[in-house]
Amino acid sequence: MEASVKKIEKPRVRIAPSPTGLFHVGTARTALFNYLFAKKYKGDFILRMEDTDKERSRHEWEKDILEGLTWLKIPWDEGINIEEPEKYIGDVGPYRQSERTEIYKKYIKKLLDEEKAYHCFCTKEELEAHRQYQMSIGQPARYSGKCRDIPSSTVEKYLKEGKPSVIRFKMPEEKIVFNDLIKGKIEVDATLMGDITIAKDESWPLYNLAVVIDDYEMKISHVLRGEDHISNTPKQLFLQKALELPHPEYGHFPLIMGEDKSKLSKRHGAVSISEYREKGYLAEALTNFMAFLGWNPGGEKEIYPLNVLINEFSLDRCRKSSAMFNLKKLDWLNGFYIRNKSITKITALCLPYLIKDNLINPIFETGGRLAGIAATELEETYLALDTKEKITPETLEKIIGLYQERLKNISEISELIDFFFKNDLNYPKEMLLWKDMDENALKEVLEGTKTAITGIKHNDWSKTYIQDILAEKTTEMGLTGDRGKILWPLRVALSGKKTSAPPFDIAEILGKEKTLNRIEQAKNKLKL
RNA sequence: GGCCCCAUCGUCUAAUGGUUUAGGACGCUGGCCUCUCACGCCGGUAAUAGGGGUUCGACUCCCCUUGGGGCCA
Repeated sequence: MEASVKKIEKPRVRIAPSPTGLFHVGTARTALFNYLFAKKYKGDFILRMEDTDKERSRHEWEKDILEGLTWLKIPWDEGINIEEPEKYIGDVGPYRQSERTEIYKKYIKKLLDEEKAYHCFCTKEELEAHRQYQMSIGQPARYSGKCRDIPSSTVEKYLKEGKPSVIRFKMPEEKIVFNDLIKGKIEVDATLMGDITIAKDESWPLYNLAVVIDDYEMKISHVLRGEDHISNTPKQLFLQKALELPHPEYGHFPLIMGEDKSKLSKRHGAVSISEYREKGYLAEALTNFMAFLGWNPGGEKEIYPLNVLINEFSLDRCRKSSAMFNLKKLDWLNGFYIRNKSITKITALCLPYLIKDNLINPIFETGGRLAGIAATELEETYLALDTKEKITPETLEKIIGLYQERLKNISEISELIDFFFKNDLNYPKEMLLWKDMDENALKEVLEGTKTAITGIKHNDWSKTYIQDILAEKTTEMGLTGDRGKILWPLRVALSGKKTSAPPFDIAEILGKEKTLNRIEQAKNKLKL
């Protein structure tokens, strides 16, 4: 084992997303790892917006990224101020590339002045034809170097004429080796790369150059990014050399794959953080899950909240191979986190979904609530839209409490508990039948149940009491040994569903009157 | 097509040359609990891609093949 482990002190790392789409899970995972790395070693996590592609960049996507990070509880030390997006936190210049052109100019000029870069006037057609030719004879597709030696007077002339051009970098003809923090030694032959384009003009750098300049200006110590950037690294190293800049350490994480083992993308389904958020996944579950995609602490524990992650994280426990996004495991983790949260918090998280699905509404309109799906405060009374009944937060907590351990994600809550807020339950009468029970037997059971429940005093109304009374009734009716004969019809009568929480629990919350009403409703479905 | 990266159960992974009949988790599955669903508990299924080396000994190191992925447009 080579012991080339440098001591890491106060690193400065960054995430540099392009606001050209919703905040992607892969980007989020890279952000997470960078954040964990920074915090583990008491360093800084910087957010830089790579928005130079004016065609594809949108403010709403930038917002989605900022909100996503915030929701995941991955705060940045420097970058855009989410409260006032036109302002920045940090002092190394603007954190949007689109506002950094003044900074880039001098570097491009330096490369041009020192003849390490040159103007290229080749047309797209020429380049494409050349590329096709090279590929056809099994050569790597790279620029021929045709414009390398155009005399400066000619270049001047062309530029004055307005002839379209780009700026190319004179790639050195040599091999380069770098030590990747995750993959180990990586060796690349620059001869095969050709002279890459580094800028559109004197003030508009392209990706690789902009990154090199920004990483330097922002004093980035470690560049930790996805594996899809490995081939950019040697280019950036050469650029740094030409600019006489120090280079940061590099580490490349394996990519996250979809079901078909190709890079996770939209066609695999939900790939953005906001989609998972809307579906009712908890931020804790998502970060725990993402952290375990390509990394693990080595033990047999599976539950790692963010603060523990920070302590445990290390680059040398990152895997080299890519990991498939396993939705089932996310579901399991999410259920686990849901079960372990306080009922008050879960209720608050469920609330926006109940409102959105038109089951309840706050009686005192506060605005805001309808729009957001963020956790809201429980402090008011709610109105069941169908029954026009008032629902207190305490009741809501009781109802949701019955389903907490049944939830895989928060958005499922509405369809699980809708019957608490409705007058009429729509279910076919056959659903009331337990096993081979016929309608006569069913009617008898419902009547028996009704009688038993009618006899319960209001003061005694509790699930254990109801349970006891119904146990007595079961014996009385000679149904011992198959409680289902009484309980199944009762469940369906009360909930209108085949699966639900135990009928005693439902009855307790519904109250005596409604419970009896629903049994009556069930009886009325029978024609007997 | 060229270059680069990667390879343990279906999936996420542990085992960093001997403590291994390859461990855990998710999934799937049998059972318990049970009126249903879920939770919980107990059990089962299932992997070192193939071939060569190195070594007393290889999942672990080297080479080749195969397979997968990424980047170049």
